Amino acid sequence: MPRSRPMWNERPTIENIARYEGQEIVLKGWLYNMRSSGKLHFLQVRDGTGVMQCVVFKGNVTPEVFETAAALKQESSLVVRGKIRVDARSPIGFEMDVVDLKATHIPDVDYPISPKEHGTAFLMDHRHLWLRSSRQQAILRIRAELIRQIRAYFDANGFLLLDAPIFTPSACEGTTTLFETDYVDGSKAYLTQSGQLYMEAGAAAFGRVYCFGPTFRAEKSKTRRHLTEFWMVEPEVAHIGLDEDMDLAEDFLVSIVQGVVANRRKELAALERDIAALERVQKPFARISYTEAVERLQQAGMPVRWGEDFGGDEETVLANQFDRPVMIHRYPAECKAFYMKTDPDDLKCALCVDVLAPEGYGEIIGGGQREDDYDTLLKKIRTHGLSEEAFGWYLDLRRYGTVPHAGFGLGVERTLGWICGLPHVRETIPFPRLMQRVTP
RNA sequence: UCGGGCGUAGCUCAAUCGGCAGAGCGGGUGGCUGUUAACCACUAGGUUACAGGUUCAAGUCCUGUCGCCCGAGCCA
Repeated sequence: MPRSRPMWNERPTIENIARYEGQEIVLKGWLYNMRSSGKLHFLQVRDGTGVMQCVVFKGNVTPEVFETAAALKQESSLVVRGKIRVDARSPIGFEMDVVDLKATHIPDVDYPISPKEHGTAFLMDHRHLWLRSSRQQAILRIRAELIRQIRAYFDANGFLLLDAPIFTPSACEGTTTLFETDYVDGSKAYLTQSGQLYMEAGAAAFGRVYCFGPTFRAEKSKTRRHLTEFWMVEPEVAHIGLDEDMDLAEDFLVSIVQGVVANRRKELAALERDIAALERVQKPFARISYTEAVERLQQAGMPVRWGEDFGGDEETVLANQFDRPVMIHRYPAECKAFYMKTDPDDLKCALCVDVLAPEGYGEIIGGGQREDDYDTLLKKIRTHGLSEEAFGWYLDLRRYGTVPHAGFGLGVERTLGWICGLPHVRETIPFPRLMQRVTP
């Protein structure tokens, strides 16, 4: 039986408008902008996949349709019918000559976001509408592609997706601030800061696992690199040490960056990103020890001493010495979390690694080899003043068939901010949650 | 929590030494058959964040409050 209407996924879109050259089609969308010139209306129509100019010429339509076009306001929803034609003046190469037009809804009030300049605070107050603008669409399409590449990498390399809980009983790492929430029967739960400990259980069960989900940090950090809610992917692998962990991080980063460059070149170009800088992200990455990093910083005139953690300035100076991400390994154990394994060759250091993105975007990966010895881990838990009881299940992982294992966490928004070349992470997530903002 | 900065029309910003509250964009009306941030003419639009104070006179100076931005610490 012939269908009277196309399937939902057979409708024409601006994204693939080239298929419809010479045909008369119907497009459903919104008015992005309009210019008029006497007997002509130039409608910039967006349908979610792109923006196309639809030309309403007074001689081609009824007087009613021409009046309807004149009455349209920014972000009116509409249905246009017309013939698709090649036009060299068009940014997308095609235009529609409109023969019929219906306004589905014309707003009573003006759309707040005009095509001119606005400040970030105003745009963030209207984030639900800002998402309609082409620049935000480019960023969020690249975000979706980055996430697709991340999943594709792990799925193709024998990792099992293992979701970590959002509610957790206590701090994964004692110090950082947690969001507390009421749980049942008057008890408290905390929003997760990391799925890592659960991934360690997963690695002992499945060998290679990863989790991918939101992470919550109640730190009072109001900088361009911080969100209170962000997304993190955390792989964990049994039977590997720090060197293989770095191999994994390097291979993974090259894969996802080149995958994004290959599939979202148009969007990166729209953001005026220097794509050549991303294409340089190839193996091998420099691997320098914390000790070597301190020497490099001192040679650069930075007043750092061995034993201190690096701040943002130090990270930027180090990262700027390389044209691709750089791995800094074996930090002083005191700077790092309790579960990091001590370096047997230098007991002051931990078998950990941070990956710094180029161009001053800072740390995008933190990871390392985990402590796998029961007695050593118990001692570290006590030294850090953590609850032995709360970490009982975690200690169990060392009691039953413990093996060397390692992993890392990658922050999606910082990585995306770097890939897109954005000055602030807040545009890398649809609805950012910041210290000073939980709306819209 | 600490340091620095900001708050004027719907938006982005001016307003000199304390001396008439301004522009562009957006909106409205009219004009134009090829506009790309269209253009031209006209037009409406103000509790200068809030509360006090100094002064003949405060957007401007002082005190306090609120909000926001940038950074530090902390972190991805």
